[in-house]
Amino acid sequence: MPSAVQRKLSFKQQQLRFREDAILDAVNRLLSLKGFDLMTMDEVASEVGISKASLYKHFESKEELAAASMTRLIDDTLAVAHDLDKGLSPIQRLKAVMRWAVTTHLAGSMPSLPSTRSTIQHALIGYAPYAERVSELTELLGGWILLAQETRDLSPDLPGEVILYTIYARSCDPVSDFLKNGGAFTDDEIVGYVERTCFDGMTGSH
Amino acid sequence: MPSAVQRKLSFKQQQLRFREDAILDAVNRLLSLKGFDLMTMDEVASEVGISKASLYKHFESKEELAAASMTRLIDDTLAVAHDLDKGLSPIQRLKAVMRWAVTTHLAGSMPSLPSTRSTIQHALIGYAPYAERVSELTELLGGWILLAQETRDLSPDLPGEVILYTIYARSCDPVSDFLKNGGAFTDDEIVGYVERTCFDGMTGSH
DNA sequence: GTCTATAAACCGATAGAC
DNA sequence: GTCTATCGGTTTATAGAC
Repeated sequence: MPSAVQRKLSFKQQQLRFREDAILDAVNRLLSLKGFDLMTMDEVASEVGISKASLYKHFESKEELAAASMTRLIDDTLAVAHDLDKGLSPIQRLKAVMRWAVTTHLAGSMPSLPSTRSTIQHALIGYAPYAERVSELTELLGGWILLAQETRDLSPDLPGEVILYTIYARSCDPVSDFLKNGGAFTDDEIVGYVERTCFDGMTGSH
Repeated sequence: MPSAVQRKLSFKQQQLRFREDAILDAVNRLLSLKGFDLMTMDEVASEVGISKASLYKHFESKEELAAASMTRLIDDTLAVAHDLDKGLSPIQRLKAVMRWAVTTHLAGSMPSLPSTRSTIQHALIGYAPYAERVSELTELLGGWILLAQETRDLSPDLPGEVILYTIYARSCDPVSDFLKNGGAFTDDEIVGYVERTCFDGMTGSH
């Protein structure tokens, strides 16, 4: 009997989780498309097919909603990073994660990096689950960067922060958007160019 | 007598020009600080020390105001580009212009690149003076890129658009903001890191 | 041209019925 | 938990006096 009750509760919770996932999907898409400031709660609600009041039953503010969406996005990134082929070297892992991010960005599901100037940045750093995942990801990538510097796959005389921030920034660069908008290249080509210019620069004749 | 009248008109026009320059200074700073969407006309007016209604006597909409500010910014960039030492090679010119842009960005007077997603982007492309200056700058930098590719200072197998967009994007990158926020580096060091990672990448041991 | 005052629209968040 | 309806605040833009 307790198990039957629990199954019922679990089912309701599953429904709840499913709906909240659908909400976060919409938020993720709208965040990528227009950013935090231009995304309205009315839009989110109508995209999901519920009313705005119902939306506020799930998330108590616009900031928390965006933070939950960003947190899930970093969770996805962590999952991708952990599922990489065990045989890959640190530099190959870094490049693989970046390729996934740029590809996701081109597909419209990777919001631009919230700059220091952004409204949402202050809300994000005060949101514990987000800060926690960010430092987890930073630790993972930071370790790979150190290893890649030891093997000279990355310049040892470049501060780790510079490399890390550059990878973060170029993963949701506007460059890929502009190139896609130009229409002259396929998504794969764009991802390749962004990866190559990020890691190898633009000098030399290769 | 006509000259006296003309002088008086010219003086009034000078006053007008001076005030509009002060307005554009404020817009430029606010645009860098918070971006188009979060910048309000009330803020601009109070920063300049005039009322909002007066502001609308000078610029007929928020979009036109932002477009005028961005146009002046590109004019400044063109001036910097034309005033470079005649002895510099194309690649050195590209790097010099980029260093100026990043330095200006760190000083809070270089707005982030309006992405394809942005609200203001649509207003900008419909504003002829802006589009004109952008294509002028693109032509100038594009010529340098071609020359630098011929001398193998830039990779010849990289499309010009990829190089141009990368330089544009990295000139108002959030990376410099993050590094400045960290407080571990001077502005000059930050500019150096951004320039180096942009042109030479992060691989190799140098 | 400058001001005060206000119109018109939009948005985040909530009340209250079901 | 879902809805409709609305509040309170903010923002762009304008009217009208001086």
